[in-house]
This record gives sequence, structure tokens and C-alpha cells, in this order.
Amino acid sequence: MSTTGSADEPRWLDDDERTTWLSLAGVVTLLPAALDAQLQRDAGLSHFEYMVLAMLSERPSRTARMSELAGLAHGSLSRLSHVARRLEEQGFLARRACPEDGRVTNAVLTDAGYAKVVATAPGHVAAVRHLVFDALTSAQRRQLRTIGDRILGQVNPDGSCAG
Amino acid sequence: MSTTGSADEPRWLDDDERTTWLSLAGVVTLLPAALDAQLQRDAGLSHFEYMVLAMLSERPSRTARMSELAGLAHGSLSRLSHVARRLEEQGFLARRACPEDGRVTNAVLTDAGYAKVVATAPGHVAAVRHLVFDALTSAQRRQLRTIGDRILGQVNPDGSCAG
DNA sequence: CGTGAATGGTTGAAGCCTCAAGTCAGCACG
DNA sequence: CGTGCTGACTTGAGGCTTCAACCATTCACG
Repeated sequence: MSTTGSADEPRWLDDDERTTWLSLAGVVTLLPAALDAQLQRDAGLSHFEYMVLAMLSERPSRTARMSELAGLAHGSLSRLSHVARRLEEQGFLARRACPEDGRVTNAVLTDAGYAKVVATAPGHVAAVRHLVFDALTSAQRRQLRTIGDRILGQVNPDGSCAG
Repeated sequence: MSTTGSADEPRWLDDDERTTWLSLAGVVTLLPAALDAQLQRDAGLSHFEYMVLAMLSERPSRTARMSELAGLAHGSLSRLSHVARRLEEQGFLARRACPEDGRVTNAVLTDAGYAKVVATAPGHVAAVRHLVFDALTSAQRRQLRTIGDRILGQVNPDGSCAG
């Protein structure tokens, strides 16, 4: 495969880019799986479910509208809707019609949901620390933040979320 | 939430770590979704299916045993087995019993499968370049490689893959 | 040799996500 | 008012992944 980069022949990744990409591909595949495994084993939650509860727990009144919450958890509205039904059945959150705008649904974290987050967070934080931060110097941590923001800017330009 | 770090009270993430983690969490959630979308739209393949075909295409004789291929594609053996059946139905790969070890199945990329990779790679590479490398300086690219390898070392210590 | 353990892979069921379609509320305009 | 349009969300079907159970083969070791 050439590296000339003509019009219909795309610029291939050079060796360095290729290795970097394989490494990143491994991370984006395996890291979510590892976090899901820890949460599933210790709390019976998927990473997405945990994100939903955790994001809600940091909101004023532990409340957010569905579409906003979907963005915070980096998922589609449809996905959130399905997950919200399951979490509601388990008593971790409640959905209420918004009095100001009849189209809007507000998701509210229940006391049981808040307790679940409090019980689950330490193990999850420990996993994140072990899998990500323990292997990095503080300089690398700063670099990672910048790099992550840059990539996120490309992947998700308007900060919201497709669905 | 305190930051004392006693025995049963875990060390919480400080503000900087927390922001870094939210950024990385966004990347590991949204980047695979974006790549899946491009591949699905332009080639009718999932990112995992593409990885399977692409990894095979770079092997001598375009052949690998199933468990080895699962590791290369960062998936479980079960997942690969299901995917291999679908790819086989589409004529992109074939499975043969290994003559040397009756337990082993070898996956072989067919000519149609190789052609599919050749046809699909340019668009995929362009997506990776746009989503990842276009936003980074060459220094950041080098940093990303190191950081990715470090994290991968924690997530996947023995280089193989859970299944 | 022969038996038990370990390895490599496949399968079926159950659950989750995506996609497209549908519902209902607000808004604009005649 | 009422007609059409957009926005917010829900729902159902279909496909993919996971999990556990299973089958076949090889290896270890009396």
C-alpha cells in the first residue's frame, strides 16, 4: 500500500499512527468491557446504567430531563428510555411529566437510587483509578485530559448526542 | 465526599482526575459508536467485523486460529464464533479444521473477504484520521501512544482476551 | 492404554441496543 | 379555531453480545 496520498487514494496511516491507533482501539474496546464487568459483578449495573444514576446524583434536586440526561451519559434518547424503564422497575429512579412543558419527561433519582450510587461509587472509582490513573504519571494525566478533549471535539462537535 | 483516603473509604478522584475521566469516558463511548456508524453506513460492517477481516488480511496465508483472532480483534471467543458464522454466510471467510490439532479451527479470509477489506479500508482510515489524528499534534500523538499502552497494560495485562 | 482434567470451539437463550415508526404536546400561521 | 410542523419521548422488532452449558480433542499420569 503506497503513501502517496493522491485524490482517490487516501493517506494511509504511517507505522507510528498505525501502532497508536491499534493501542487506542484496544483501549476503547477493552476498557468499557472491564468497567462493565466490575460494575456488573459488584452492583448488578451496566456502566451506562451507573452513568445515568451518577449523573443524576450530581444534579440539583437529582433531576434532569431525559434528553439532557442522555447527553450526560453519552447515549441516545432511545437507549436511555429503555434503561430508564428498567431502573424505574428497580425503584432507582422515577419519571414525571414536566409541569411547564408537557412534552418533557423529568427523570428523578429516588432515595434508593441515591443509596445505590453511594454504595457503588467506591468500587467503581477504585476500578477507574486502577485501570487508568495508576499507570500514568501526573504529566501523562494532564496530557490525557487534553488529548481526550481534542478527540471528543471531533467525535461530538456540538457536545450533544446523536440518537 | 472526603478525600482522606482511609482504609474503607477509597481515595476519590480529585477535580482534575474527575474531569480527565469524564473526557476519557466520552471518548471510549462515542468513538466506537462513530466508527461503527461510518462502517455500517459505507460497508454494512460493524467495527468488530471489520477488525476481524482486517486482522486476517495481514496474516501470512490470511489465516489465524479462532482464539488468536479473537485476541487480535479484542473480543471474546464466543463473540467471534457468532460473527464468523455470519461472515462465512456472506462469503468473506471460511472455517477449516486444523489438520495438526483437531480441537483448533482456522479462519481463512476468502478472496471476496480480502476484496471487502480493500474496498472498506480507505473510508475507515479516513474516519480514524479525521476523528483522532487530525485533532492532535505529533507530540500529542506520541503521548497518546504511550498512554494507550500504559492503560492497555492495566486492562489487559497478559495481552490475551477474556471470553 | 485408560481415565480425568484441560483446551478449543460451538450453541441456545436471555438481555441490551439500534433503528424506524408512532404518540402526544407545543407552536405558527391562516 | 384548525391545520400542519417541529420537538420530546416511547415503543416494538430485529440484530448483536453475553453467559452458561455443551461437545470434541488432546494431554497428564498412573
